[in-house]
Amino acid sequence: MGIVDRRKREKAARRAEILKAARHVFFRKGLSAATVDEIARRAELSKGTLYLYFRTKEEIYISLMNEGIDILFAYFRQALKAKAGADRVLRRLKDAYYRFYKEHREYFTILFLYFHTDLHGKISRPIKERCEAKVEACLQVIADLIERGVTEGVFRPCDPWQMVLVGWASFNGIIMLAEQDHQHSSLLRFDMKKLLDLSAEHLISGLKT
Amino acid sequence: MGIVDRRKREKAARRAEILKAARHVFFRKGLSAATVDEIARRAELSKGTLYLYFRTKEEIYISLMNEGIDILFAYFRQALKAKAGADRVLRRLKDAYYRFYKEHREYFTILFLYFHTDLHGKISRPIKERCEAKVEACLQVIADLIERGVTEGVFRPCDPWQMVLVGWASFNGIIMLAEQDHQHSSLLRFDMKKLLDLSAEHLISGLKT
Amino acid sequence: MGIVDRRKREKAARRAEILKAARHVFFRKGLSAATVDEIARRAELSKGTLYLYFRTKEEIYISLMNEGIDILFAYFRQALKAKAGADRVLRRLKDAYYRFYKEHREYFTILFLYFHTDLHGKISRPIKERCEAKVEACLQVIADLIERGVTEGVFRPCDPWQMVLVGWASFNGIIMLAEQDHQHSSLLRFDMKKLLDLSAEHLISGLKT
Amino acid sequence: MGIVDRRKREKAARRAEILKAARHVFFRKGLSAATVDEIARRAELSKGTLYLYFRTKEEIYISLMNEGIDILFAYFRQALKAKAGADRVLRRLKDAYYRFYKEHREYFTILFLYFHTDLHGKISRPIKERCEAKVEACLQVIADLIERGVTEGVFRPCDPWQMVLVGWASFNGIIMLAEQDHQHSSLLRFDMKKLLDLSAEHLISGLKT
DNA sequence: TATGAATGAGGATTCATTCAT
DNA sequence: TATGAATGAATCCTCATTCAT
Repeated sequence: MGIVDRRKREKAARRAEILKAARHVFFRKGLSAATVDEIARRAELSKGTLYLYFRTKEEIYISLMNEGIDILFAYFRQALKAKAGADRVLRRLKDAYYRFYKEHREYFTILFLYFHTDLHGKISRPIKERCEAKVEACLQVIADLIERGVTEGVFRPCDPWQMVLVGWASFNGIIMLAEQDHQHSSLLRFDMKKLLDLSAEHLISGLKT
Repeated sequence: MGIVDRRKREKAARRAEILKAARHVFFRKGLSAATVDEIARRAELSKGTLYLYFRTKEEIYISLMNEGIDILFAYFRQALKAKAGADRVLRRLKDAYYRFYKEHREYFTILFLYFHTDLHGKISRPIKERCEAKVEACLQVIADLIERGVTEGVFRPCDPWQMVLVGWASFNGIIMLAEQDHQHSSLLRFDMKKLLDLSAEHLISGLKT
Repeated sequence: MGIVDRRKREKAARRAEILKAARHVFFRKGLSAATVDEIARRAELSKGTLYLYFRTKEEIYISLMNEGIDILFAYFRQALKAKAGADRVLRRLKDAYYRFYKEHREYFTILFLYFHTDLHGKISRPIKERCEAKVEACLQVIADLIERGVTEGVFRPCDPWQMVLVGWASFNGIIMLAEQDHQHSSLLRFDMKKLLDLSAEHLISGLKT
Repeated sequence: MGIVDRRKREKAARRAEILKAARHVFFRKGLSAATVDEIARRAELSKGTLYLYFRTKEEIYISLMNEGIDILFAYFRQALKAKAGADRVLRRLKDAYYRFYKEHREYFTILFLYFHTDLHGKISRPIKERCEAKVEACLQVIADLIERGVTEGVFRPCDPWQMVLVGWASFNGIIMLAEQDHQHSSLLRFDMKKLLDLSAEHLISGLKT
C-alpha cells in the first residue's frame, strides 16, 4: 500500500515538474513557438518521459490552463469567505486577482492568451469545453456576489454579469499592458497596482450610485 | 511613363493582396502558428512570389503592424479634428477606436497581440523600434488632449499619461474579451459597445471631478 | 550592313559583360554556390537577359572555360614565337603561364577547378569534350617543344608528355597554394614567383642532364 | 555499464556511417552541390537523424576535414619513426603521402579542396582555425625534418618552410591532375607514382647540392 | 531585345511523436 | 517507468528558369 501510494505521489510530482517547466516555456513563447524539447530540457527529463504523462503538447497546455484556473478559483474562494458588505468583498476579489497575477504571472498570461491560441483540433471538444466552463464558473461567483449586493441594497440594480465582464476585461487589459512593458523595451512606465485600484474604484462607485 | 506607373501600381496591389491574406492568417493563428504556405495559398500566389515582396515571414508581420497603426492613427486624427471640449473629443476618440476595431478587426488583434509575439531576432532592432514608436505616438495624442483638458479646466489636474494607459488598457481588455467570445463557443454574451461606453463614462467622470 | 554589324558588336559586348560578371562570381563561389541572380546584378542586367545569351548557368560556366583556355593559348603562342633554344622557350612558357595567372587570376582558378566541378549532366557531352580537347591542345604545344629540344640535343631523351604533366601539375599546385593563402587567413606566407622559378629550374635541369 | 558503453559505441558507429556517406558525396560534388538528402539516403538514415549528430551540413564537412588530417598525420608520424638520414625520411614521407592518397582518395580531395570551399560563415571561426592549425602542424613536421637535415649537413642551408611548400604544392598538383584524369574522360594518361617520384628526386637533389 | 515578375521544385533545418531497450 | 535515438512531415527560404509585356 505504502508503495502504491509512494508511486502515486512520485507520479504526481513528476507531472508537476513537467507542468512547471512547460509553464515557463509557454509563458515565454506561446503554444506554437514552444518546443517539447525545451520543456523536457527544463524539466530535466527525456522527451520520451513527457509523453508518458501527456499525449500531446496541446494536452500539456490545456493541463496548465486547468491548473491556472483552479489556483485562481482558490484565490477567489478565499476572498469570498469574508463576512462583509458586497463592496468590500469585491475589493477583496480585486486584490485576490492582483495577487494571483503577482504570484502566478505565468499562469495569468497563459490563461489570458488561451483564447488567442490555436489548438488546431489537437484537443477534443469536451476537454476544451470543460476547461472553458471552469473559467465561466470563476466569473460566475463574482456575478453572484454583485447580485447579492443588489439584493442587499449595497449596489443599485444592474446586470451583474455585465458588470463582471467590464471589471474582468479592464483588469486584464491593465495587467496585460504591464506585462508588455516587462517583456519589451519599456514602452510605457506606470504603477499597475495604482491603475487597478483606480479602475476598481471607478467600477464600484459606478455600482453604488 | 505610363508603363512604369502601372508597374508600380501593380506591385503595390500585389503587396496589398499579400498583406490582406497575411492579415487573415496571422489574425487567426498568430505569428508562429501561421505558415507562409497558407498565406501564399490564400493570396493565390506561389510561395516564391511572397519572398519577392518580403524578406521573411516576420517582415510581413511587421508590415501589417505598421499598416494597422497607420490606419488607427488616421482614425484618431479624424476624431481630433473636432473643435470641442476635451471631454467630447475624448468620447470621439473612444468611438474612433471602436470603429477601428469594428472595421479592422484583424488589424486590431494583430496590434494587440504584437507585444506577446516573439519575433526572435528576425526583425532588426531599428525596424522594431520605429514600429513601437508609432504606437507610442498614437497614445501621445490622447495624452496631449487630456493635458489640454486640464489646462482648459475641463479636467482636474492629473497625470495624463497614466489616464491614457488606464483607458487604453481597459478598452483593449473589453474588446479582447469580446473577440474571445467571437472565436470561441460564446462563453460570454454581452454588448461590447455598451461596456465600452460605460467604461469611458467612468473614466471621463473620474477625470472631471 | 553597318547596322547589322553594330548589332553584332553590341551583342558580343553584352555577352562579354555577362561573362565578366560570371567570372567574378564563379571564381569566388564555384559553380553551385554561385547564383544567376548575383551574376545578373553584377552585370547590371536583368536575369531574363542572361537567358537570352545562355541557356543555363552551366553554359555560362563552360563559356568561361573556353574563354580562359583561349586566352592561355594565346599567351603560349606568344611565348613560342621566340627563336631560341628549347630550354629558353620553356622558361618563356613558364613566365607566360605565370603572367596568365597574374593577369587572369579568375580564369586561372576556374580552369583549375573545372575538373572538380559537377556539371550534373547539364552540359552536352560534345561541348564538354570540345572544351577538354582545347586543354589538351594547350599542353600538347609544350610537349612538342620538349620533343624538339630532344631532337635538337638540348634535352636528353625522355617522354615529353610526362615532363609536361609534371611541370603543369607542379605549377598548378604551387599557384593554387598561393591562391589559398589569399583567400584564407594566410596560413602560409611565401613568394610564389620564386617557388615557380625554383620548380622550373629543377625541371629544366632535370631535362638537360 | 556495459549498456552505456554499447550505446557510446553505437553512437560513434552511427556517426562514422554518416561521415562515410558524407565523404562519398562531398568528394564527388563538393560542399555546396552536395545535399543532406543524398548523404542521408546513402547512410540509409533519415535526414532528421543526421541532425542529431551534426548541427549543419558544414559541420559534417569540417568533421571530415578533421578526420582526414588526423589520418594523414598518423601516416606522417609513422614515416617519421624511421631512424635514417633526413633524405631517406623525406622519401618515406613522400610515400606516406602517396599511400594516404591511394588509401583515402576521398579524404585527400576534400582536404585539398577545403581552401576553395566557401563555408559562408556557417562554421565558427575557432573551429575553422583549429582545423587549419592542424594542417599547418602537419606541414611543420616536414619543415622540422628538413631543418634537421640542414643541421646534420645532409642538406645545404635553405629555408625549410619554403621547401616544404614547394614539395607539398607540387605533390598536390600532380595528384590532383591524376584525380582529374580518373573523374573525367581520361584526358591525360600517365603513371602518377612515377611523376611523384621524379618530382621528389628533383626536390631532394635540389636540397642536397 | 530587355525586363522583372512569377513560379515551383528543391534544399536545409526543426520538431512532435514513436519505439526499442 | 525512463530513456533518447530515430523518424518524417512540415516549415522557411532559395534559385534556376520561364514568360508576358
